Amino acid sequence: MNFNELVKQFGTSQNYPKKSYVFSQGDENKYIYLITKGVLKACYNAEDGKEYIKSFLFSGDNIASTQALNGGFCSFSLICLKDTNLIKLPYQEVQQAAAKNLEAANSIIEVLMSFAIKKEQREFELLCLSADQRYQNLLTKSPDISQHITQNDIARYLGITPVALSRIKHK
Amino acid sequence: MNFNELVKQFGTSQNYPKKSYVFSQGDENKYIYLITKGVLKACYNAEDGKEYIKSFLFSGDNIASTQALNGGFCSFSLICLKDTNLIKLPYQEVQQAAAKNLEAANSIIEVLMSFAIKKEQREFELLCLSADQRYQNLLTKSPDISQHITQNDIARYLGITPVALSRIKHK
DNA sequence: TTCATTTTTTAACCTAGGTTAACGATTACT
DNA sequence: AGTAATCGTTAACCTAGGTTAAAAAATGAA
Repeated sequence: MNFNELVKQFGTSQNYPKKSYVFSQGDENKYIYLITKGVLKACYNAEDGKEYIKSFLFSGDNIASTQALNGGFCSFSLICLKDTNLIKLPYQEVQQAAAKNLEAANSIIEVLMSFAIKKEQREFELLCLSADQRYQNLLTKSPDISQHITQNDIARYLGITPVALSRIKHK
Repeated sequence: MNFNELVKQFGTSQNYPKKSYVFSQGDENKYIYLITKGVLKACYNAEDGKEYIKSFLFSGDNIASTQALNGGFCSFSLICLKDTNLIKLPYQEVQQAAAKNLEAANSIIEVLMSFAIKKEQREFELLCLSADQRYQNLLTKSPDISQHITQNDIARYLGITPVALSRIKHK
């Protein structure tokens, strides 16, 4: 029982139109989502009314609010930027599978480990790099990002305003 | 075989004097470290010669470079701020235990999950909060931090210069 | 205690990026 | 095609935080 088999057995496919919310900041939501089609953004809506983008999700990626999985509330919202198809996997089933089945547990370790590596890299970039360097990095890693994502959203992912990103590009 | 038992069976205790390095950025290092005594900082040495602090570690915390565990190099250095005692746990043993033993695998899932939650919070703070807000947050979460950590290091953890932190405090 | 080192504060000046607003350029909708 | 909405750019102005340097305070070692 590896992760793919878990998904097949317990996952349910669901379509979301562009602009729809998969979940909202503050919700309870104990699901892991696997993107099979479309583009999404995971974003924080700060108290000052501003939006900050945690990450973009593409086909093949997976996402969940770790805080919500562990009894808390979603710390961010998940919004479709294009028409999207997701597989929704109840975390409870995953936990039960991990508790009973060695292969399942190890495939979850793998998923968590690759998540940890991604988050470490993001932390590094936010802590150590300038906005300009973060932008160059993003372009290197995802050269075609601007075909899917607006510049406004890219700016909010980099932690700057759209105006500032426009200036960086001009330079 | 839970995590504590793993530590007892495969871990080796080791003392490090103040200012010593447990590992350096760029090293290979496939160990998980558990802090039993002391205080450490995990920090990046950027190309521009500046130091940025990823996290502080206290008794009871654990740390490893996830990138180094997975065949890469340490993306940061681990330095003792006080005389420190660590338990050094070979990741290979942990992996083998997880591959064979259900309880071990699940206790590792737990460790990774709490790590993921911490990293998500840090990402949120770096992306969405101002330096001032990050400082207030830190004081709330660790009111006695300045008894263990210099203001210079706190500033480098917040992502600002010591001068800027002094100004924020004065305000 | 004394001397040396490190830490913290303060000041003056500079720069990256935020804010607001206006104006085209796109895109989406009917 | 025509209208509305969103997106990207530019400009003018402002602010948080960086830089450098010097002095004061705290810490550590002999």
